[in-house]
Amino acid sequence: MKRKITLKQIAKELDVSISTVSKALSNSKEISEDTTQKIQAFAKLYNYRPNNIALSLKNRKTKTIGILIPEIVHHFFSTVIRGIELVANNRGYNVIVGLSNESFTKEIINMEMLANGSIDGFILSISKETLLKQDYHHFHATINQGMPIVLFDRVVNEVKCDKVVVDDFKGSVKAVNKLISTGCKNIALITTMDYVSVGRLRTQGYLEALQEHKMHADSNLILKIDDSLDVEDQLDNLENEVENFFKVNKKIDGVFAVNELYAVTAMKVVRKLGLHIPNDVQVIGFTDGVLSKHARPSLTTVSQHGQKIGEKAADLLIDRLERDELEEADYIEESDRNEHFKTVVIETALIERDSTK
Amino acid sequence: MKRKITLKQIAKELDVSISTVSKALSNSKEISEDTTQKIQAFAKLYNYRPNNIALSLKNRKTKTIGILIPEIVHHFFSTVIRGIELVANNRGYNVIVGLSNESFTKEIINMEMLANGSIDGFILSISKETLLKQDYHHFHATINQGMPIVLFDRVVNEVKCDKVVVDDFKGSVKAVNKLISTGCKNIALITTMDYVSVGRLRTQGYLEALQEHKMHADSNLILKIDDSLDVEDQLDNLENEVENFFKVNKKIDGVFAVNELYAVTAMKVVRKLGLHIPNDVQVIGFTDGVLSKHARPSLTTVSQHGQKIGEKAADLLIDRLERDELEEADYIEESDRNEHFKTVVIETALIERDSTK
DNA sequence: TTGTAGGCGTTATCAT
DNA sequence: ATGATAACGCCTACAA
Repeated sequence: MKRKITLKQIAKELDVSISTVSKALSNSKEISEDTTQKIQAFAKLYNYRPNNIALSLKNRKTKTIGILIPEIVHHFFSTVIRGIELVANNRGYNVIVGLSNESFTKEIINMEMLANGSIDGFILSISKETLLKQDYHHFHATINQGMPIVLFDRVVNEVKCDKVVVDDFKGSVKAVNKLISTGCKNIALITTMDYVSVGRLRTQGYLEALQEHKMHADSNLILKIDDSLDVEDQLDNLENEVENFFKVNKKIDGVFAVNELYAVTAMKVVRKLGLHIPNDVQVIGFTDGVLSKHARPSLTTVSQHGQKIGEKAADLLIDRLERDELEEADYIEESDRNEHFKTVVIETALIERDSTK
Repeated sequence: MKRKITLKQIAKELDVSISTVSKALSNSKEISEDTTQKIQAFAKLYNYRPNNIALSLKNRKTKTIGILIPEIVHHFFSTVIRGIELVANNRGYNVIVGLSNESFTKEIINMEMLANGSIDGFILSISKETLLKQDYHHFHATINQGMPIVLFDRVVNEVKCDKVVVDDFKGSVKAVNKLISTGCKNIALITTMDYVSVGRLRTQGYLEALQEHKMHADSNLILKIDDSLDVEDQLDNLENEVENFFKVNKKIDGVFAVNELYAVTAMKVVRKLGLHIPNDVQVIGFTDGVLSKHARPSLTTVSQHGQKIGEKAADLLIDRLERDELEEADYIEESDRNEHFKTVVIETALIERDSTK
């Protein structure tokens, strides 16, 4: 078991100086043909690779991106990671992943761990608890230290940084329009509590679509699920809640759910009540996950393009990192670079399957 | 935008030496009460945190674990990551994720990137292409450099390291026994090509269960799917293949599928052919994913406990890392430590749902 | 009680 | 053409 070889060892073996080795390996023309050959051969033989950590320390940058998400066992977040990883790797970056598990404290701890030199910048989606507390000081602190952040999906105006979101509002309008155009008169909305930004926006889209068609928005038809402490075991709970909702509102003939789980649960309940999908009740869900394709009937969804979100977020972050690097040299006014942050909107698409007519 | 503060800067500001600051911050009793107070107050004010990279370089260890998996958009792998992250964080480690995307080359590139100092050890599951090529030199190289590896799920005898697997064989026996005991006479197996170790083991379990019950193993009842280049779009293809299989073998009354997708597809096809589940055909799938719970009827599965696998793998790796550290000091014979590697077997559980009687 | 110096592995600048 | 030195940020054995 021989440890990885270093410049120093090569230098000693070949009886030259460390800097000669370093130069030879980077093909510097300062070094003679002969020694270069010799050194490169030796290095290859021993499979020399420069130590990333030493390079990071020297260059004051790590070439790695920190991802911080609320939960990884979640199709949407997985696809985002895949997108990030894809472009990060292509552009020479690594990816380090932290999970907040929807907890404010864990979010902070994780950020602190990573912010101390391990990464060059963050791509993150805010935990529910943080959104609830509306305490964003850790994001401000990180940004103030000169570490860029890109927020995705669950974003917040208070944090000044680049953002990538899907068109929650328009996507919801699209979905509800579809339900209206196929004859639904009483469209229910199953959503989360308002503090999750995407929940709020999707609710607004729902209301907007109704209004456009001069349909009355009946608050009884809106079910807000409190999943602030959502655990797997709460599945039954969810089903009961949805079932009660449907029993009280028997006239429902269309459902728009802000996520896949709610949509699938609604379908399950509807069937249990002896109704037919899509003839009696049509269902559309936001989020295009695995369940949608394989549900019976397959679920019409508003696709979020998670991978695209990830790719875009990574591009935004790396662009900024490399721009900052240039500007560091050229001494550009801070105000000139920190002011204009982009918010990229990824278009949603309505994927029509069998839960709608 | 003020950069993160360093010991050096604190030292200059307070007009003391760097080492004094360092000692004061670690509460060394070498330093006087007064200066300690002063320094700690200042450090707190400026929110001083030691730079991880510098620590890594100095200590020659990074306190981060490299995870390398074939695919992240996959419930099983996500749960494994969650498990790893859980114990890693508890034990003071970070987690850096690489995706091989089932490609041999990408696996190698990723390993090289990470092995050059970025991490202390690997937890990985081998890509399909690598299994097909049976070329494991990159694993050997990594291990030889003194970087420990823990293999999970898709493991291979040729690589000498700690391993975490589920009891594929026994789990399959359990599943097929269940089918037999509920009256199935012609049990089909839907599996992958043999080079994926888990596929092979699950097939063996299937055969064993049949044999135990003196049932004839009909090779016509075994469908091997070649998913070496499995892409999402091949879904239709899969469905067709399974459909043909069922059309040719009309007597099938039980199905054991080595993964969730195959199981769900089988259910879809069975229904399409006008048969009832579980009355006409019973189905069991290996892997406990999201689909199983929400499928209709819900799918009986052999649960893999992905999170537990991840937790165990992380514990094994960190145990070894910390043991190595001790032994480095005590100069223990290499042979003494490298010889005995553990293979931990996580027990599977049969989760009975509605696709079986 | 405080400070100096060396080293972790690398590269860049400046001698020789 | 080659080598010595400093620096990235931190820690620690050893001096003062």
